[in-house]
Amino acid sequence: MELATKYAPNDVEAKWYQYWLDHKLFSSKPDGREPYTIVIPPPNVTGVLHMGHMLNNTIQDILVRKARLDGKNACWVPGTDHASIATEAKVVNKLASQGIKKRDLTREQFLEHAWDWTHEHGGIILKQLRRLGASCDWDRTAFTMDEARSESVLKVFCDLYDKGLIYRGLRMVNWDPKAQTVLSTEEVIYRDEKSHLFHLKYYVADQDNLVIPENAEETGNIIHKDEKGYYAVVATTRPETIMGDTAMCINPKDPKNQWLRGHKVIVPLVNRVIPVIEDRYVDVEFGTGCLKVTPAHDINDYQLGKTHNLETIDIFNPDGTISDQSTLYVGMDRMDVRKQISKDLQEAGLMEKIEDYENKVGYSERNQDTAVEPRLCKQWFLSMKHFADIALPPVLEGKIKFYPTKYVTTYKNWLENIQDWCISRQLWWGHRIPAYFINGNDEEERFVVALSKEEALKKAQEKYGKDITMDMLSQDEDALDTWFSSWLWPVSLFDGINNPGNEEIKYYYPTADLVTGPDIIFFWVARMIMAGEEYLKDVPFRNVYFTGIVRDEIGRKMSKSLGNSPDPIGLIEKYGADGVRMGMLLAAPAGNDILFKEDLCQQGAAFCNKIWNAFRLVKGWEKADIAQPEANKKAIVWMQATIRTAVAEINDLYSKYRLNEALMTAFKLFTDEFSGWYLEMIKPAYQAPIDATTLQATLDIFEQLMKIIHPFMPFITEELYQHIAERKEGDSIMVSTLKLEAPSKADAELIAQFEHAKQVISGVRAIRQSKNISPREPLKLEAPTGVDNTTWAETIQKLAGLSEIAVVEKKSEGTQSFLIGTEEYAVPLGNLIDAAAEIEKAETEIKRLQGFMMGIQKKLQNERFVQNAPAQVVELERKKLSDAESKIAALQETINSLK
RNA sequence: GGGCGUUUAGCUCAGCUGGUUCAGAGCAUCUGCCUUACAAGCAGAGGGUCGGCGGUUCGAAUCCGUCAACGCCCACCA
Repeated sequence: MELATKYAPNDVEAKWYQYWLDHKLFSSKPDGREPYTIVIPPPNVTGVLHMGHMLNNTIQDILVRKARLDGKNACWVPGTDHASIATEAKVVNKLASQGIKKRDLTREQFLEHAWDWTHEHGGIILKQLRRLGASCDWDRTAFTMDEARSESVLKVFCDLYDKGLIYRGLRMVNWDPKAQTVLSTEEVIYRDEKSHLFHLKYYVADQDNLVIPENAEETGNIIHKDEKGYYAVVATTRPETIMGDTAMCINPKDPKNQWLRGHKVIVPLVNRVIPVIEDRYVDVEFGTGCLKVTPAHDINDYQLGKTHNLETIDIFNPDGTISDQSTLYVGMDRMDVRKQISKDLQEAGLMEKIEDYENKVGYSERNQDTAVEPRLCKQWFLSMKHFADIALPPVLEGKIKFYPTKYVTTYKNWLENIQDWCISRQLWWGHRIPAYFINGNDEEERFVVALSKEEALKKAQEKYGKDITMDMLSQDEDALDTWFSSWLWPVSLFDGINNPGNEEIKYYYPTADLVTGPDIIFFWVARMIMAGEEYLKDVPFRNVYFTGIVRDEIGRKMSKSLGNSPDPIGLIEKYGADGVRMGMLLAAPAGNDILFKEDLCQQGAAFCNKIWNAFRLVKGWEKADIAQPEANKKAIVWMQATIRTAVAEINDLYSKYRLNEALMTAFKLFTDEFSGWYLEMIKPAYQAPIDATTLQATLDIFEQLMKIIHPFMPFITEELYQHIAERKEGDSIMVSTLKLEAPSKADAELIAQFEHAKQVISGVRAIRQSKNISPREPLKLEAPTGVDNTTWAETIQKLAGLSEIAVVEKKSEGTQSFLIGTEEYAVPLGNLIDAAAEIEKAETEIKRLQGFMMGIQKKLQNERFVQNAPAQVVELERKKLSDAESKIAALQETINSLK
């Protein structure tokens, strides 16, 4: 078959992916082999592939394909996540664009729209992964809201409720006013923001009772007074919350504010009279030491409110507008109120001053333009203490290994300071909470938790009496946090909840490796460990490889708004999936962020072309029934030793997840050792045939190389694997294995020996280069005595273009020489030698060596060095010294002969 | 405010428990080659006081201290 001069990836990739699918080569079933399992971090079902996915899935695919070559039963389970809050937001937006409001729809109607949206956009990302070459077992594709997964989620909820780990409670939670749902603490991200610190005047209500002692100022009191009377100054970043103020708080030890003790103040504009309370919580140093207390809208104020029995006034509606609990600004948005109230306060003379200020504002992880509002409401929580206790040991004891290890500290810190997990969301898209209220969600809060309404009725009757009827039951409207389903992923994918102890869960669990980003270490990784330990009493995975973040070449995060994120599919079309995979990986040192440059894909594509052309060369040789030259025999033995050595190194790098280095090692093995040296060694003269033995050995070597490269570049390696020999239908590099012996001592010796030969060849080439001598012009080489100059002589002659290698006692006149260690090799060049230049070069080198020797001599003269350093080290220094001496002697001789 | 990490060639990174010329790799750069597999190539070359300072040691890129810059995570200071 004729091979094109240039490798064209697109056709090849489509062809082989289909072939793999047709022959079910990604499919895995439990058998006698060692399992190797990866579960995909499920991407958002309606998402599209971005560079982060590319990196993450390339790495997973490499690991999976490598496991197959190692003879393991590899199973990579794909799937998607329903991403409740993100998907619901998309659906709401889409409906809004059609003029439909969510609250005008029933739950069922809304879910119908959501499913339509899911079916329309769902799975695009999985199709895109195929372009990348991802070898997932597609028959296993799961969805966090499919039947088996949903059932698992609900069962787990009921189970944990029965165990007393899930409870319902009134708490200060994080509220996303846009999505109108609560968020867990992990879903809030804090950003530094330039804002203002407003200093507001709170006039003392009981001015008449205010008696200021004469020495008040001397004892440190700071008293504010104007024509309207005495007032306190409160610094706040959120003046719009004053409508919810129910106290002002000072530190009892604060000398500045002693004069306010026991009095009452008036909330500006609002004109509500509130008490001055005292609590050591207040920081004396901050602002004026006076804190306004808004129990409904600040977690700390809430605590103060509880301690001091304060009234709670919730001034916000769920959508962030002002509620009718407030007397002012009702119906206005909180952000607009902030601007307006600032103005109004100033006009009313109630603003002491406004300072610039920088503080942290919490935003919703999913709606990053929406500031989160602390809000008091009743939600479902998962008590985390127990889970922290079971999830910490496996990681600390190394049953689960993190790469890089630094994340162990992060993990530990989080678990040791864990807060209960708010698992309910005021959303419809998700798993509906299996709790049933009796007579609606009334004051009494009577409810039962059950898998079905029928079961709920039974439980309710047991708990609250026989007179409870089906009609009285109503299921909780809320859905569960998305992560409450993803945390079961490694278990639920093998149906370990619904069908405990089944064959698959026993075989595939625990999974081998998890590849994910460090940004979801708490959301997902930690919680999977909890669920795994809780339900299978075993870790969900053995290793977690945390990838970096994909950034652009100047280190910025890739984002839509910056427009610096390349389209992955576009890249694949341009460079081929193999090229892009290599490009990604080259930039991905283990555990670091990757700075992605499109050039890197070019490098990957170039490597494909290199492989392609090397194969064209081999395939173009004509086989002949002739004796195998000795030199070829040696070359083969050397190449095999080199491969064994490289593979050992590559395997070691795999075990450390240093995949970029493994790829680089494979790349150098192919480009330098195989193409640059081996092929040149055995390459027959122009149009001459090659002996059959060498050809076959070369094809075998080529096949091994394809297997080594296959995990990184699956497509081209499959293409060439199929060309190397006649293959049966269904055969594939994917079902082949690669098992090599460990490199031996003899291999190392052989390699070292040939390294020496390489140096001789390079030495001659360098002379050619400097003298501008064509590679085709034969040269003679004079080699020193006392070294092995015969083993590789034939190869050296061929690759250096030598007519002969003469072993000489003393080099002849008019040569240019080079040193390998202390051995001097010389090429007679006659009148081509520029004596003056050569002498100068030699003299410079002598000077350098003399300096080098001085340093060593100084060391050796230092008694403490000679006494304290190990004998070996001292010996080495002596050898360095004598080597330098003989080098100088050789150079001196060169100079003399040139003169 | 607490914790973690990083700093080595123009760029991205290796350099394990201090001692093999240890200062490396890939890319980029420069020079020369259209050598019959590949110019997406080949051959050759240049390039770093290992962030600063101090210490331990016979010996430090490597260990300790300190400072600086950058990055990340956590934390309820209005």
